[in-house]
Amino acid sequence: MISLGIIEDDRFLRRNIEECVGMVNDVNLSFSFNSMEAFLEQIHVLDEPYIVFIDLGLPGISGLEGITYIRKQWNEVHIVVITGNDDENIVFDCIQRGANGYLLKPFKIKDLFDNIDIIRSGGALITPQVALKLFSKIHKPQESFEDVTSSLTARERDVVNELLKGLTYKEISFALGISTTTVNDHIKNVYIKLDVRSKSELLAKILKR
Amino acid sequence: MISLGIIEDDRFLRRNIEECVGMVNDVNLSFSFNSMEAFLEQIHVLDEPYIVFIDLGLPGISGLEGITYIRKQWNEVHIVVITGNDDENIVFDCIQRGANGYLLKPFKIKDLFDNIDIIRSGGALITPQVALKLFSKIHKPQESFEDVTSSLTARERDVVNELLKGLTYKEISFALGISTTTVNDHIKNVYIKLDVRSKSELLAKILKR
DNA sequence: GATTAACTCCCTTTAATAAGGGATAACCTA
DNA sequence: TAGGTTATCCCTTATTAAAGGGAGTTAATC
Repeated sequence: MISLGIIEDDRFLRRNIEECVGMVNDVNLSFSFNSMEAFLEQIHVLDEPYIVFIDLGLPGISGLEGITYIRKQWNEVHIVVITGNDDENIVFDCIQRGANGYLLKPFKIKDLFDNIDIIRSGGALITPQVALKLFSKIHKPQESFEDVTSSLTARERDVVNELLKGLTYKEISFALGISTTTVNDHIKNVYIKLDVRSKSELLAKILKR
Repeated sequence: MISLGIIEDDRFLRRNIEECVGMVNDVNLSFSFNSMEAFLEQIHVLDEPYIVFIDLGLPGISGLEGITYIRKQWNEVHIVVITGNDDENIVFDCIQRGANGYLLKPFKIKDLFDNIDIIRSGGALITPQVALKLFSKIHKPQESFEDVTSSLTARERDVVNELLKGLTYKEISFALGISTTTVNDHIKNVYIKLDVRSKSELLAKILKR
């Protein structure tokens, strides 16, 4: 027997899910709200459900923020995002905030309930199409990082790698067996090539995604 | 009609896949090697296949490095990793290097061929179990980032956010409407709380994954 | 054989950062 | 009300970083 919560502003879809819950023997409805605001008012008096279905496009507090609220409150709950938006950045955001499933509209309610078994057997709910979006999002940072440092020489990249660890010029000179002035020289060249003017600008440029 | 390549040192599994290719009408075998070394010798004279199956646990050059080689050579090919290792870091690494599928041993060869349709219809090949590993890997940095900054006050977090953009004390003081000495004060507190001694150490600590 | 690129070292100066001190006002809590 | 936290400001000093200059050594390229 598992419990299930819904946060969805589409009345038709919410009603649909509620009805399906009524038809399935081993699932019972824990709660059903049409906004995050309504949900947050009650969150402290609710028991942690097994699964929460949450819509991303809620009025007011978004479902994206909602994931963070829910994950902060409940550690074990399985959060399944329901949305028509398969933008790779949004998919990634949702998972980063702690979602365990990402279902793209339109889908059959029956299929959704069939797929709950995937969650129960220790898996994540994701369609191959959304998985591909996620993959391409994960693949991209790799490319852009290489793009950023591709214009550097091997030695300059060595210095940058030490810089990324948080070392000072003095520490880098010791680590690489060169003088601090040479470290300074390499870094000067790196700044020109990458169009930055300070260590922190460089780190921000390289480490951001 | 799609073409398919294999790089797998398990003779039995490779033979198995080859036989299945022979049985399926719209798939033909492009190449089959038992090591990356053997494959790399031929890579320049091979046509880009539609799908490559690659084992991670190859002798010599690993399949992980292999993904990078293949992706560098062919932009469109669909790379499917086959391995018994579902460590979340390795899964993430493979995808970051450009894999489009991750199949966990043991599996039925027939299922694998059935699933090729997922790739052909623009999806990624991943089991719910591996997807969950991937999700938890993506979710973790978020947690650790929040852990790192959780001990900070709202104002200190404001300053850190400006720092992450690569701004100087002077620029931050302007951006937040406070004096540079106050910026310095907040940063001093942040350094104590997060146990670092410089801006770059802080950035490295927060931005690394 | 001359040019170029990459790496190395040195000098200098100014700006930015780190870290120590102390102080005040607002707010919340015990 | 006393004590703690937060946010703000000030002063000082030593270190680090940034950016300008010049110069020598390889190794490869032309």
